[in-house]
Amino acid sequence: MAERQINGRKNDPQRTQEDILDVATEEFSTHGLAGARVDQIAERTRTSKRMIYYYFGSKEALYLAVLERSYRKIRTLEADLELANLPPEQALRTLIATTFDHDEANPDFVRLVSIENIHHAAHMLRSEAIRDLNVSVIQTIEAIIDRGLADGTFRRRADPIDIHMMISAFCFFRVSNRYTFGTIFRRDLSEPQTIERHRTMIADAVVSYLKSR
Amino acid sequence: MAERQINGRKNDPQRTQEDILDVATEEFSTHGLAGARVDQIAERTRTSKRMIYYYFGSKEALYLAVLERSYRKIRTLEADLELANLPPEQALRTLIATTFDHDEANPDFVRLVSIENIHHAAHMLRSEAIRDLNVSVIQTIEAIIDRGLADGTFRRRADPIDIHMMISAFCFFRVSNRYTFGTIFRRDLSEPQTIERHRTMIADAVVSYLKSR
DNA sequence: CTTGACTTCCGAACTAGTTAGTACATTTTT
DNA sequence: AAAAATGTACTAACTAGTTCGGAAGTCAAG
Repeated sequence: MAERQINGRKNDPQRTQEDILDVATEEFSTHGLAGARVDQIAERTRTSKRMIYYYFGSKEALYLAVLERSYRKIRTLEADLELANLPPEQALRTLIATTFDHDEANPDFVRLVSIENIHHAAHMLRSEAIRDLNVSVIQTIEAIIDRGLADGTFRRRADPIDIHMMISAFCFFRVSNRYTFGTIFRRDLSEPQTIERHRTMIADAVVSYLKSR
Repeated sequence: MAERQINGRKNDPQRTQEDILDVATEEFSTHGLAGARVDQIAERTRTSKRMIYYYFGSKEALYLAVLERSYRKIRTLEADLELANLPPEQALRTLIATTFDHDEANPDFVRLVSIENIHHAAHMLRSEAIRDLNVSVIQTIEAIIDRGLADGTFRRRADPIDIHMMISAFCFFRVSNRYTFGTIFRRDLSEPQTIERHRTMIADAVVSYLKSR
């Protein structure tokens, strides 16, 4: 399976599809579902519009494929954090930092989720793949809270989904609302200093919330 | 300026424009800038597409008008809270509750901001009206923190913009990500019970953060 | 290892339907 | 009468999706 002739076409369906998805991810995340143009996606691809329809069938189906792919990427990165061995507070801080870093590193994903919300999560609903997700993180948080309450680190029995929401909200908002927030307050949320400050801030806030009563 | 004939056309530019803006707000916030259809907006109006172009010139200009109007509405509602007389913690809790209630009551606004972020706040940048906004809330927060530090209620000297972001993030996310979050965790974020719990939760979290060190 | 038939993969040009925006005439108000 | 406001009908451009033809890979038989 080595290289072929230099000039002729080399069929590589795998790569072609990946290529399309890469470009489509960018286009959808910058222009939205309705705003993205199939022709524009095709042009930026090293293949043609014909291929987009050959492999994905329609614009919406392509969008769904992009969405699923983005979610799948996270699922793999998540998990395997080995938090059970850490003391509760440190485990929680590690989990929060991971969420924070993920959103910071994947603005495309954040934007796609925003777009999906504008569409009332209609496409997500049709995809079982995506629906059965993120549930593990809730169990992780619940376990941490339980351990913290047992050893006296925490004093408040909070709902793990609420805690997850609080963490997500902060991490997500920083990225999703970067532009309007930055414009209004003339603050660049992507400066390293700011990132670092926010990273500890959200962790401190959640920890102090759980410690208080 | 009393009533005119019952059947003939009555010119009412003021009302016509308001009518257009009302419908356009809904359409843009449900379908996005690219997804919204001028024809659809026109149809739902009690006037015609001709009038949309007569008064607003273009689809984008209409979108901008919608955006400015939404922001203006808040500015008026904000302010006048008379927080200076309340003790620091209570002042902060009142401010947070106000932000929370506003976002909860104005999903259209929240969605428009999300949409504007997808477009990198490009339209907002072109509108001075919107840019010079929300700055007052920062001064309000700063004053509360200062008073709290002075009288020993708070122990942490936090950046007021960061605090505002933390509050906004939570309140905004609940509304903006209602659909994806609800789908994944099978939780309806618009239930009265949930709303009430979250309302106190964000306040408790911010307060405990400022009290801790 | 060559042939050829079959399948998979791909390109260029086209189409049918949609959509933002307009021309022109008409009515209402001052 | 002049200006402001409105209705009807149209168009030029765009855009998702398709048609048709053909090249590249596969595999079995000779």
